[in-house]
Amino acid sequence: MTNPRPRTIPEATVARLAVYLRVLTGLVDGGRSTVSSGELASAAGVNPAGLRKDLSHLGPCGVRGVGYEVRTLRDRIARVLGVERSRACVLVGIGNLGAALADYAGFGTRGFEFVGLFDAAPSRVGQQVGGSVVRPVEELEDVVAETQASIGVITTPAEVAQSVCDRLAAAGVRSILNFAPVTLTAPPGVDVRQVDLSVELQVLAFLGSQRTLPEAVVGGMA
Amino acid sequence: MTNPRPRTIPEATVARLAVYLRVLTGLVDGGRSTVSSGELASAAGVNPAGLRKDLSHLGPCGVRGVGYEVRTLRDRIARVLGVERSRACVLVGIGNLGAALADYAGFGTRGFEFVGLFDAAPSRVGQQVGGSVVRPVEELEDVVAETQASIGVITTPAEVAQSVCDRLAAAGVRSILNFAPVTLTAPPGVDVRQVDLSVELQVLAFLGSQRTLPEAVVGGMA
DNA sequence: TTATGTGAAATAGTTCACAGCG
DNA sequence: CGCTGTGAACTATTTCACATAA
Repeated sequence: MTNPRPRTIPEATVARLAVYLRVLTGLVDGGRSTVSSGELASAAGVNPAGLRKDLSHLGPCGVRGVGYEVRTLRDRIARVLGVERSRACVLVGIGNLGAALADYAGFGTRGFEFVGLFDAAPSRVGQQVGGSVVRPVEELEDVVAETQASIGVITTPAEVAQSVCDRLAAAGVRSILNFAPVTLTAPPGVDVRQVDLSVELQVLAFLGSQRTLPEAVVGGMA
Repeated sequence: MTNPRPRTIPEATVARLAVYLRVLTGLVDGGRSTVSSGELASAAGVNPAGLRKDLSHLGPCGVRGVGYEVRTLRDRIARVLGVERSRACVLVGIGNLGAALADYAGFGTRGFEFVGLFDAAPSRVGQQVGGSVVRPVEELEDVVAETQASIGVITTPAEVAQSVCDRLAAAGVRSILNFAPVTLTAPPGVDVRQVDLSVELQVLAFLGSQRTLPEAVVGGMA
C-alpha cells in the first residue's frame, strides 16, 4: 500500500508495453471497447500470463471476469512510456535508411517528431525528405539547442557515427538510437541503443541452420 | 569426437557472436593479428567475462596469456553462424525502407544476397534498386522456388504483411524478418523475427523520462 | 605473469497455478 | 462461472572468482 508503483519496470517489459500500445491503438481505431489478456497477448505474440504480469507494473487496470478497457489501457501505457506528449528528435545521415526513417509515418503517429534532418553531403542538403528540408550537419548544435531535442537518431556511415554521437551528446541530446554498425560510447547520462540490421539476419540464419543441418538431432516436425 | 560442441548456443549469445564477427572483420582489415577478450569486449560493448563465456560455446579458441588469433576466431564464428556461404534472401515491399535494405552494403558483405526484390505497385516494378530490378510480387513463388531462397524480408505496409508471410512460408521460405508493425503468425518450422523501429525509440524515450522525471509517479491515485 | 576457460553465485526474466474479485 | 492479478517455481542469462595453461 505504501509502495503502490515500484519505480523499476523491467526493460523487457517496457519493450513489450510499446507493442501492446501499438495493438491497442489498432483496437481503438477499430472501435473495440474491451479486450481480454488472452486476445491481446495473441495479437502481440506473447503469453497471456506474461502480459498480465507486464501490466501489473502499471497497477491494477483490468476488470476481473471481463478484461481491459481498451482506451483506458492505451492511455495508461502511453503515459507510462512517456509518449503522451510528442518528443523532438533529430536524424543525422540522410542516406537510404535515414530517408526511410524520416518518411516513416509510424514515428509521427507514436509521439516522435523529427525536428531536424542533417547530412554532410552538399548534394543532399536542401532536399525535401518526409516533409522536412535536409540541413547541413554544421547546424546540428544550433537546432538541438533551439528545439531542445532529446533524442538523436544516427544513420550515417560507420566511420563518422562516433563523432556524430559525440556532437549530439555535447549538444545536450540524452538518448541516441544508432543504426550504424559500430558500437558507440557516450558520456554517462546519455543512453545509446544499437540496432544492427544484419545482426537480426544473422540470428535468423543461425536458427535456420540449426533446424536444417543438425545431423545429431531428430528430424522433428513439419 | 567431432561432436563435442553442445548443439545449444543460447540465443543471446548468437546475437553477440554476430557483433563480435563484425568487430573481428574490422580488425582483420586493419591488419591486427591477435586481440584480448578485454579489448574485443570493449569494442563490442560487452563485459569481458561474458565475451569469454560466449566464445566458450565454440570450444577453446584462444591462447592463455595471449588472447585470440583474430583471423582464426573470425572464421570460427562465421562457420558457427552459418555465414561462410552466402544465403539467398528475397525482399518484399520496396518502399523507402525496403530500398534502403536492398541497397545496404552491410548485408552483401556479411553473407546475405538478395536474389529477388518484389513490390505490388506497378510504378515500382522495373526500377533498379541496389543492383537488382524490382519484380512484380506475383513472381514471388517462382523466384523462391528457382533460387531456393531460405530467408524472406518483409518491408510492406502492415495491412499486407501477414499475407506476404503466408505466401513466403507456403513457397518454402523458412526464416522471415518482418519490419512491418504487426505481429505475424507463421506455420511451425518457420521462424519469424520482428523488428519494430518505433519500439526502439519508445524504449529510449522511456529510459530518458525515467532519468528526467525520476519522481513523477505513474498512476494518479494510490 | 598474463589472459583464457569455467564452475558456481547472483540476477533477470518467464511460466505456472490458483486465489480472489466482479 | 470467467478473467485478472500474483506469489512461487522454473528457466535463462549475466557476473564473479579463480584454477589453469602458455
